[in-house]
Amino acid sequence: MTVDIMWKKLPIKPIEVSLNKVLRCGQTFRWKNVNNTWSFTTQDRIVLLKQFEDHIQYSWIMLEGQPKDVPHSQLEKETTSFIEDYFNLEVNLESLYKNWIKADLLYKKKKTPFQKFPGIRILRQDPWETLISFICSSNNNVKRISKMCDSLVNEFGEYINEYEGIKYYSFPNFQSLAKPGVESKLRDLGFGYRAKYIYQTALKFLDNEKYPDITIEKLNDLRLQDYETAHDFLLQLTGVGPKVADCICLMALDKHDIVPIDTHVYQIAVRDYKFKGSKTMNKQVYHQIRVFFKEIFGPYAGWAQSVLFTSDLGDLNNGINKVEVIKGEEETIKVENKRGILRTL
DNA sequence: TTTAGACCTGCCCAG
DNA sequence: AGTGACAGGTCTAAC
Repeated sequence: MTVDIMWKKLPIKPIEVSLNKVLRCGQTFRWKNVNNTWSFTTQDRIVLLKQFEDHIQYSWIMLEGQPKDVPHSQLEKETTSFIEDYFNLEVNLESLYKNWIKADLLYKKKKTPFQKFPGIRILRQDPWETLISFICSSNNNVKRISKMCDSLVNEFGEYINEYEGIKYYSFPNFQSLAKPGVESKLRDLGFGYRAKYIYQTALKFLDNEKYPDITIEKLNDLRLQDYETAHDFLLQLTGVGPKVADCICLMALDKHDIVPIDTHVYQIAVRDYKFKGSKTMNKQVYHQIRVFFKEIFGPYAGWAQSVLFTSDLGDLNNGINKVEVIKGEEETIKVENKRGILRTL
């Protein structure tokens, strides 16, 4: 079945959003790059994005079997609303960068990462998806996390539709991840010990008797609560420690000033900002570094941190999300790996 | 209250 | 080609 795709324009420059960076720097693990078009699923559609020098083009493919009587203009409006919300577009990134560069040059003589890597912003992702994705992230690398998230939607999500011969599924809700047998299925899919964490966390959301406080409504409501409340709530969940909780606070719950401290950021603090602290990471050092970065970069310190992190990451082409569909006599799917070698699936 | 080990998997990269 | 360390940590069990 061929679907006509109509492209619309949004006047967004790369300096405000760099799709290649933002969608591959370890905030989200679910966007696929198919023939230079970025694709993602919400609960009811595939969203498509394409970046150009002075704008971004977008389109969408609705859930298969949707009633056709919804006006095109409404679907378009819904899609733009999603994009504006998801990319936090009301935040002017360019002006934030200007302040960060000023602050950063106090520590550096050369160019700062903010001059070298424009367009990196924090996304406003769905709290449940962010929670599960970052449970997967513990002691793990971006490539495998992406693969795991892909398995998760393909195995437990709802079918949405097809694009370029690839089937797309929605991110699974807590009910589908709390079903019996999910843990061992996740083990089979290569989740390792995180299989248990995901299943247990989903169970806590399901079991209202035992955990009346743990509901999706409360999780989503954390966007309106203060940081401590959100952080404490998240720590109740299995597989969520301080680092993962902070990632969720920053990337889903509007806590823009929160800097998640991992081994990477710790290195950056010591190496580039002459942070002096103990060699081992403990709760105190964790807090110290967070405050340290917040004092340098201000209320959007978490956003600044993601630029530093990305610049330190080096190679963003982690391979898993780059797909090239070549149409011939038979459709073949080729995946470009990190070294740029194509292998046929 | 604070601090080592164990924990799954896979892929990058020295010996 | 074949091992080993390591990857945006968390949990658990003892000091």
